[in-house]
Amino acid sequence: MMVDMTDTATAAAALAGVAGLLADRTRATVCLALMDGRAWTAAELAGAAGVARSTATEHLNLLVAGGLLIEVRQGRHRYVRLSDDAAELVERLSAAAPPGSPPPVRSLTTAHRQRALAAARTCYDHLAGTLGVAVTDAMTARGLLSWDRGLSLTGDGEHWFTALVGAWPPATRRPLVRSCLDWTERRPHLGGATGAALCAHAVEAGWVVRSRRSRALRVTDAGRAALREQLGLELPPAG
Amino acid sequence: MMVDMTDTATAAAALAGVAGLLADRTRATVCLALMDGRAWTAAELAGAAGVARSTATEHLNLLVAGGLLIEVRQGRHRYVRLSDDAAELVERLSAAAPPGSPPPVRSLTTAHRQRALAAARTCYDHLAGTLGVAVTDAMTARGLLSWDRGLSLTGDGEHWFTALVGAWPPATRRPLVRSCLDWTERRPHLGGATGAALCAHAVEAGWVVRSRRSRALRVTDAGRAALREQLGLELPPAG
DNA sequence: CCGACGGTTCGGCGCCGGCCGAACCGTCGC
DNA sequence: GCGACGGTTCGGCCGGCGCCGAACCGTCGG
Repeated sequence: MMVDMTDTATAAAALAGVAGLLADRTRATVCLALMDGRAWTAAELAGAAGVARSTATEHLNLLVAGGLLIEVRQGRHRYVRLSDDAAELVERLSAAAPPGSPPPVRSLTTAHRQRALAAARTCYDHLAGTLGVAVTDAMTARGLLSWDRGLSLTGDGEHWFTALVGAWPPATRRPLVRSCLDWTERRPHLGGATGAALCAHAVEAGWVVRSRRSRALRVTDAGRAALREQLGLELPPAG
Repeated sequence: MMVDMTDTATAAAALAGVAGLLADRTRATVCLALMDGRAWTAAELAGAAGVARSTATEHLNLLVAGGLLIEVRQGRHRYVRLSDDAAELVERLSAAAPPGSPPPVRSLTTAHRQRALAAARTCYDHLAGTLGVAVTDAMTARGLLSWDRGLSLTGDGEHWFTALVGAWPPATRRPLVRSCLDWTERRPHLGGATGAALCAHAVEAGWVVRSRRSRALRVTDAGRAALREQLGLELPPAG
């Protein structure tokens, strides 16, 4: 009986603990934002929730420790995404909210597959999302990128790049090419100075247009044509 | 965009609100106790959670208002049971608790069907649970109880009762028979002075034995035989 | 009528948790 | 080397929430 008491006590504590992670407006806002399936930085989430960066840090620590969020540090950024378990929990709890009508809680069939904004976006200053990965794959397939001993441009790649962009990226301490993990695709895409220059060229040449309110990009018809010509890359029509 | 902000804000508040209901140790203990599928009184839950009755009242108010608990007032008692939605939520949240090994969280396939202790028990001072309902049904089938104009004993019922128990219940203001809703069976069983006397007889005659730590009853072999003889009631063997 | 008892209300207390700003650290890109 | 920037740590403030006990209400049963 003493054993039973202890067990139910710890079970209650565990239950209250998990529920407590979502029992705060700020943390709930963070999890709801992450329901889009993407990985966000701490500062982005702080902005979305309307709190100071330091406050966001504390909340993220709790959510990560509780297993609801999965984090990956990349450079000076802390990326965080919703775990699959957490996504389901958030969905069920939202559905159980009695207020009923007011918020037509966005129910995403297993949220982590939601790709609305994930199709094409910028990652800092280079192409990311399905577009970024597709471009990187196409460059690899054409022998423009080499993955031996880390990512690098091949000779063909250097020729292709200068022919396309015109100028070589200025010599700085920033590496020319860098492999950057994409957190919706879970695969690497092209970063570094070359990636940044390529992205800038895509914008200037009208291949893509930036969204005013997010990192999302929209591929134009001209962009689709250019990518087909340059890289043999076939993108599906606008969606 | 302002609309969108507002929506996600209310959605976050709703999510945090539901989670907050389970984010307290006492409320979590209450819900875990209710996972046995039975309806408990406020005082029982206060005892189970180790808090004052007044505190339990406040928690029950919150849980009922949030739709997690369903309450029914009966006389001076406040019965409360877990809603089906809440049972599922509790189960999922418990499963998501990271501690992992310590508590082997009792996962009951859709908890509200759990009948472990529900088979036979007392309700205040009369028989309840499947046993109470079965006895009531058998008495009705034999013409001992009438449901016209409220529940009452028939002439045959009065004869049967005096022959069995020997003495008629003392004349008090307490009604002789009363229909009492059973919250595991969701059907009425026999209460009132007659029900109490019948229960007392069942205990004295050794038909059932009381549990020391709960309201549970165990039907003896002798009790099974007596019920078969008296009411033609066939109970399944001991479980 | 009465006493017993389950439940509720209310005032008050103490603690914990969310928030911020300031200082600090590490990485980035020049 | 430097400045810019994302993130973290720390101290401190504040509000809210969970708790209790005492008083009270309604029902029950004699």
